[in-house]
Formats: sequence, structure tokens, C-alpha cells
Amino acid sequence: MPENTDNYILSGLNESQIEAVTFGDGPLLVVAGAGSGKTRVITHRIAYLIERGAAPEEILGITFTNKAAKEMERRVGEMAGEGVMLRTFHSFCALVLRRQIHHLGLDSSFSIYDRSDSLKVVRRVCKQFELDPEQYKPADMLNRISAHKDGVEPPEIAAEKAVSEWDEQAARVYAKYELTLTDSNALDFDDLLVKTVLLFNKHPEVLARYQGQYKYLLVDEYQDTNYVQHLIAKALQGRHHNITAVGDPDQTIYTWRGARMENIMRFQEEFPGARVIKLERNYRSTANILNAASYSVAHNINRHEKVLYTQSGSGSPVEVVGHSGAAQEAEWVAKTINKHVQRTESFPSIGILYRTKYQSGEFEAALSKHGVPYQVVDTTGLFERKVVKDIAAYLHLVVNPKDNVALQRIINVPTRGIGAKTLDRVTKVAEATGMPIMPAILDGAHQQELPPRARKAVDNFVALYNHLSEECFNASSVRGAVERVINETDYLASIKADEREESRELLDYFLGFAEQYQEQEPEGDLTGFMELSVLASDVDAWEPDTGSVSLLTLHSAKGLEFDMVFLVGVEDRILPHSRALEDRDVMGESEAMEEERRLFHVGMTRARKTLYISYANERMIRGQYEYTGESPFLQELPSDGVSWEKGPRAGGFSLTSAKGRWSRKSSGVSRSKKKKSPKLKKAKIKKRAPEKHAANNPEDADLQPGKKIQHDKYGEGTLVSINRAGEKKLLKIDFPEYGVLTILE
DNA sequence: GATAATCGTATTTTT
DNA sequence: TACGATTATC
Repeated sequence: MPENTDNYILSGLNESQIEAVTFGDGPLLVVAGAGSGKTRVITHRIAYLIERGAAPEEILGITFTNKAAKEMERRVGEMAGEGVMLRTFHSFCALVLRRQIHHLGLDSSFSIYDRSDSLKVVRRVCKQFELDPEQYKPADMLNRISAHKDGVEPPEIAAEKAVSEWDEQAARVYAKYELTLTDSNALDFDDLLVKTVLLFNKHPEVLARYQGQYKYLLVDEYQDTNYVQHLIAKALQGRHHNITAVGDPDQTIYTWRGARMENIMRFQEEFPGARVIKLERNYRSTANILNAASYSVAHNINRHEKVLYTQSGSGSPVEVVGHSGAAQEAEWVAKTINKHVQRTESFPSIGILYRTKYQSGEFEAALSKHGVPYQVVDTTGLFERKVVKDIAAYLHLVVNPKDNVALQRIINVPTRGIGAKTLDRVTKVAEATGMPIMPAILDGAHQQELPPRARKAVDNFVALYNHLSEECFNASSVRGAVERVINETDYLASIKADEREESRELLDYFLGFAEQYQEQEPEGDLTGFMELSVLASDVDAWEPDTGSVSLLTLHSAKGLEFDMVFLVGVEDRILPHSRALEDRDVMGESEAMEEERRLFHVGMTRARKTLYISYANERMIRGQYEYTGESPFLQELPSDGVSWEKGPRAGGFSLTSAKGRWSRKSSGVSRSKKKKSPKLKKAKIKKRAPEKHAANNPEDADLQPGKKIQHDKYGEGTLVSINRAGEKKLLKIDFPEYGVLTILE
């Protein structure tokens, strides 16, 4: 290896990292535990390859999110300049398909459907087939379709494989769904991957071109790749065999989306001669944090043994803190942050991590009440808001007139007298002509079929469409095009007065995004912008460490790190989420359960110095207070390096009478008034101090998991969990002699 | 055909 | 709770 490159590319790296960075040609798997510097290895390896003579254009780096791609681009840019292609699988495939999809007989102006678009199609198909929406839930159907696509199984295969009525119906819906998308010249997220594989299979000469171009392929987060993605990676490295995959099986948290840990586990079989390098030294966390996380995830059975070590000090203990309710938990987090800031007079990077999005509300309220700046990293961002989707639909339709979903979305938005009935007729007329709706009405197919009034309305719409097409075509910028659509449709005027301001704000953000897009992609056109608006998420725009606390889900926390982490809501049906508990099998734990545990592990390993884990005994779920209580995962933490603080013992509580029963009085009606601000949830500091009541029932507050309980039949036991069942409570109590029993009280 | 009121169901996680 | 979807009314 060239000696002179060592200093700036290799300095500060440990032995295994250097080995990975300087690995020569051939397949390489880097199994990198949390905090072991895997991103560094990738960026340095790219720099090394370039130093060693590879052209930047010959390198393709695949990341899991656009955000990660951007970050990597920045880091590679600093070390080795520009020109390396860094993208997600989805955006790379979109790029390939825009250029090559004509080989598959499709049109390069295709729309990309997000999940809600796809769901609309599935709903319509289900309705058409007159399927009972109870038994055949569109969302489940779509998940199934997606699973088939992940496995590159076309509808015919799906039908063959069906072993139940449900499977058969799903296959039928799948087939129709595919036809509908093709007619609309649209691809869904999965199609981006699947069509790319098809393209490569059917047209080896196209594949050969990409194989020739990309001599080096590096894939990050390999543990979360699915089958199609694996096929794409395999195809791309087919000529030079220079694939570097980096990942950590313990951080597989997307199996629900088809991620396969086996892609890592069986890497050597798939890529013969592959070298495997493990990165086992953790540079991020204190020993206590690392130890707690490792100990916990070691409870998974389906796992390859991996030992992480650190040379940092033990640090302060991991603190586990219980609370009576979710509001108290949030309050405690806010106060703890303030205390810390006052004591140290500094603002460390802080993350509040939770399992589900809806949990953010309590924290937003508490933080703003205490004047703590925060930002919610919300993935249901700008582009999924109705207002933005409406305007985007016009743009989609201009780019791709066949886009039936877009058309159906806006043909009567703002209302222009084209109701369900007219739309229905128009759809029928279009079907008769064999054309998608917009082309059909542009052709005047509706003229004879509609009553005068409806015809006029449709004619007006056609006129508007033509006008918009022209405007967009003539617009000097992407922003200009978007602006004209907003103006010419008179969209804002149609919004109810009290929501108009908010809509305006959202659209302003959208416009700002268009402008930003153009700055970054001077060559970019409307099609490119529309693509970005579907594939990008708000996480991509989020900037860490800006002197505010970050609120985010465990999933979106992947790959990030904070000085201080609050892992909150670590409760019975929240962290192992209730949905994961459902399919628990009798013999042991389900796959889903293990994934929840990995999620817990991912959360803990985000922390550098301080880790708090907290739970509440009660929280609002679906508008009702429910008992949750300690997560079973907490029992799996090591005793060393973890300190416990049970929730506040509020009020006197008569636990036992002579008969070992406990009395129960009326539970105070608790409520929390939380008016959700309709504004953008991103990066803003709310000033409101909502009323915060909570479950202040002293009895309940004292009935904490972990509490010793005397039972007249079974003796003393430890309360494991509490669930409310109507008027009664279901108590799970661990008795030394009998094990865990469930008692209805 | 548009609007308001009511009803029912969903909340895991995301490219 | 809170949203979307269906229904009732104008």
C-alpha cells in the first residue's frame, strides 16, 4: 500500500479498521457493532480506493437513508473530493430506471407512488372485487403485496403459493394492483427495486454497462437489506466482485419491511471467497452503557455471538426510572435536562427516543413548558401533508398524464362540480377507450356521455390542465412551476379560512424545498423534483446538535448518537410493542420479540455518556388510560452498572387487608388537554403550557411493578405488571414458589 | 353536488 | 383521541 497515504487516511484508525479500509479487491463483509466506527470505515475506504487509483465515478455507495447519503457525501468530499455516487437503493434505482425503463416498455416519466397512494389503489381494487373490508383489510393486503415484491414474486407466483382463501384473494388483488399501476405509468417503492432487477435480468447489456462503470460497490446497513436489494447488489458486483458490505445483525430493525439478517449471516456463501472483518471495539459509549446494551441483546436466541469492548471508563450508571404516568415521565425528562444544563452550563446533544411516534406529544408539552428547545424528527413530514400532496398531484399529472391516482385526487380539488358520479362516468368512458382518464378526457371522450353541466365542468378542468401544462413547461424554474400551480388553481382560496394560514405556510415550505432542489441540482427538472419529494423524508433535512433536544423514534435514531439519551416509554406493551407480542409462539419468543429487543439495543447504544431509561405505569392509549408498566426487557439488564429508581410513591395506599385483598376506590377522572398545533411539527419551540393532569389516583400510583405484594394464598410475590380489564385489574405477580401468576382483582 | 354531522377504527416502526 | 370515511341534509 502507498505509504504516503497512511497518514491522512489511516491515522486514528485501529488495526481492524485499517484492515477493512485497505482491503484490496474482492468481496468484503465488515461486521461492525454499534459505535465501532463503521461509517468511518466506509468513508475512509472510499478515500483509500480513490487514493489507490480508482476514479470517483467508479465508486457506488449505498446507504439506508438519504440523510446518511448526504452525510457520507460530505465526509467523502472532505477527504477525497467529489464525484462518488452515494445514494439509497431506492434513489439509485430510480436514477437507473429514468434512463433505462424504456427497455421494459415503460415510460420514463413514471410517477412514484408512496404508501398512501398505493393504499388508495388497493382500496379501490378491493372495493371493485367486493371484498369484505373487515376480513380483507386493504392495509394488510398491501403489506402482503409488498412482501411478494420483496421476494420478487409476480402475482402468478403469489397465486400458486396461496394456501388459503385469503392468500388467493391477496394474489388476485395484487394482479389487479399491478395492472392499475402499469396503466397509470406508476411505480411504487418496491417497484423501483423490482423493476431494476427485471431490467438487469432481461437486458444483460444494460447491466453490463453498470457493472463496468461501478468497479467498487459499498453497501451500508447491510443487515437491513431485503431480498431484492441483495439481488441488486449481487448483480452490480457481478463483474469486478468488489463489494463491501457493512452491517450489524444486532441492529436489524426492519424485518417488517423484508430486511433479512441472513444477507449478512450468509454473506460468504453468496459471495464466495469473501473476507470477513469484525469491528469489535466501541468508541462511542461508556462501559456501563455498552455493557447494559450487550447484556440485553444477548438474550436473543437467533443471533451470532459478538463481543464488543471499550476502553472508555465505566462512566455513570445507566439509570432506570419509573413514573406513575406518561405526563410525569415527560415532566421528569424536562426537569432532568434543565438541571443538567444548569449544573454544567452546557448543552450536550440530547436525544429522547421512543417506540411510536404518538409518544412525542407529552414530551413536546413538557419541554416547552420548561423552556427547553427541541425539535421533533418527524418522518410523516411535509410531503405527506394533504395540502402538499394536492399540489404535488397536479405536478405529477402534468409530468405524467396517465397518473390516475393523481387525477382522482385533484379532479375536484378545489371543488369544481365534478362529484363522485361524474368521476365514475368519466372513468367508465376512459376505460371504454382503453386510455387512462386524463388522456381520455383530453381527447374529448367524455363529450357525448355527460349531461351538459358535468360536461362543462370537465371541459373547464381540461382547460385548466392544458393551461397548467403550458405554464409548467414555460416556467423558468421548478419553483416557478410549483408557484403557478398554486396560483392558477386558486388552491388557497378553497381552503377553509381557519386553516388557510397553515396551508400557506406548508406550501411556502414546499416552495422553499423546490428552490433548494434547484440550487443543488442545477440540471434538475420538475420530474426530478417530484421524485425527490416522494423519496425524501423530513429526517433528511434534520440537523443534529443545534442546541436543541431531538425527539425521534427508535427507528429513525439508527445511525445517530447523542451525549445523553432518554430512552422513554420502556413499557410492557410499548417497547415490546403489543403487535410484536401477538404472534408470540408457544415454545419461545417470536421473531418479532427479538426484533423489539434489538430495537431496545439500538436505542441504548445511541448514548455516549449518559443513558436514562424510563417507563410509566399508565399512559393514554387510543384515548383511554391504560396500565402499561415496566417492560420485561428491563429485567434483562445486568445488575452491575445499572441503578434503579422506582416511581414516586404517591399517597397512602392500603395494599392489603386481612384477607390479602386490595381495596379500590373510584379512580379520579384524569385527562390531558393537548391541542395539537396544526403547524409544522419540525424544529420549532412551542410556548404553550398545556394543562397537565394525569393519573393521580394514589392507589394506582402506588401499585407499581416491582412492588412486593402479600397474597393470602400464594404468599409474598413481586408485582410484574398491571393491566386494567374493565373495572378489574389483571395483575401479574411473580411468586417465588409458583412462578408468575395472573390474578384478576 | 356540496357541506355538516356522525361513525368507526386505528397506532409500530419507513424507503 | 383523532382521523378518515360514510351518511344525512340542504
